[in-house]
Amino acid sequence: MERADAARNRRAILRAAEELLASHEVSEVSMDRVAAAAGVGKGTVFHRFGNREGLMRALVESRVESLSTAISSGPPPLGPGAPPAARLTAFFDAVVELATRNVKVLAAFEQASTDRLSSPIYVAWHAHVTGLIASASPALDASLVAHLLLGSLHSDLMVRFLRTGETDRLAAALRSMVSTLLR
Amino acid sequence: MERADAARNRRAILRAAEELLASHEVSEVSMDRVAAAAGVGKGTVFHRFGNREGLMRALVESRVESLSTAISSGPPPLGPGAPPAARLTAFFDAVVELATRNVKVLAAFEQASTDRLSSPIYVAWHAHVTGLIASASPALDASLVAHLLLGSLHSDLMVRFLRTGETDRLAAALRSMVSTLLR
DNA sequence: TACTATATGGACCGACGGTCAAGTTGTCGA
DNA sequence: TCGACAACTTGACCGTCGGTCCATATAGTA
Repeated sequence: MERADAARNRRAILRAAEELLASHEVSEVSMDRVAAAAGVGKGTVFHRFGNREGLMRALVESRVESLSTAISSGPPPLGPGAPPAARLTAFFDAVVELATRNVKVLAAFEQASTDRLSSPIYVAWHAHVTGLIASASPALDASLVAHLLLGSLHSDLMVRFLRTGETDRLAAALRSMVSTLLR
Repeated sequence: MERADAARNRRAILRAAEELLASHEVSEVSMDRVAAAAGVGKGTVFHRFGNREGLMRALVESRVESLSTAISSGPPPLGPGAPPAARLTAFFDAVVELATRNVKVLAAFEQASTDRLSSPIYVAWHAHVTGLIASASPALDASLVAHLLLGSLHSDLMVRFLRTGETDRLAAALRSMVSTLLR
């Protein structure tokens, strides 16, 4: 078990990191700064999260939690029950919206990550999308198409569309691509 | 004009960087190492290329040159003259092959780059693909679909498929997606 | 040959991610 | 209630990185 003070510090560190990311460029949010903002020694941050990638992953995971449960056990069309095509569009709508609200966190994670394709979240999402594509349109190389579609969540692209306020356009194009591909 | 000794050093630096990237992990190829391998002072490297991103961009550009001219003025189907769909598949075939042979260089550039979507090469390729999609299938959001398709060249994905020797599979899936989308 | 714009090299800089040994504190069984 | 021990905290410290700077050297020119 994690001691009470340890848990308190974990929360303080996550909150500090979020706030710093919200108000500064990703490259300006160093581990030292996070520690200082959390009112904690640098060593504590590394003790809790291992390294920069671990901290950023924890941040992403906390932002993504509710979507994950909605997918696996929530009501349709996001959750199980709806036809694959409907679940797919619902998923991409939700995920674009989520990414829009958390570009900075996403970017920080991508940048710190040595292999984002192996992160638990990416793996889970990829499996989800692959399964839906495969069952809706068996002729496609589902896994590969899933990689391509998930590529739209790259922080690079998100940042670009967010800057010009065109994130709806991204969602719309994704919808139309999904329906075209599955037809 | 660039002085003769300067030109010689430029070539030596580019060659050293290529060799180091071929034989080491991207993260192990520091600017110091490149300078040492080129038999040149560190200051010279920065004087020639500005910063790490500049060096890596120069490297990418040198590897990409022949494809660029083949696209703008070579014979069909890569060059002008063929129908858009054919040019598109030819382009992606060529670009996947190119990326396959240069993953390390690509990865190093991506990692060093602050905004890869603004790099001259990406901009040119994106414009090319956008134009072809728009003329083949006006109903699509051409620019956005182009971003998505070009996402397949991300070093992350390339590395993964290269490791398992499945780079043909990537090319094949890309071909089939292009034809499905343009239908 | 003499002059100058250009190029060179490596000591130096601040910042970064990460480590660690020494001190502190929550927790829990007696 | 009170030790005792494991878990936790801390910040000085480390090696490395990208990048700067300027005294020195040299290619090109007239």
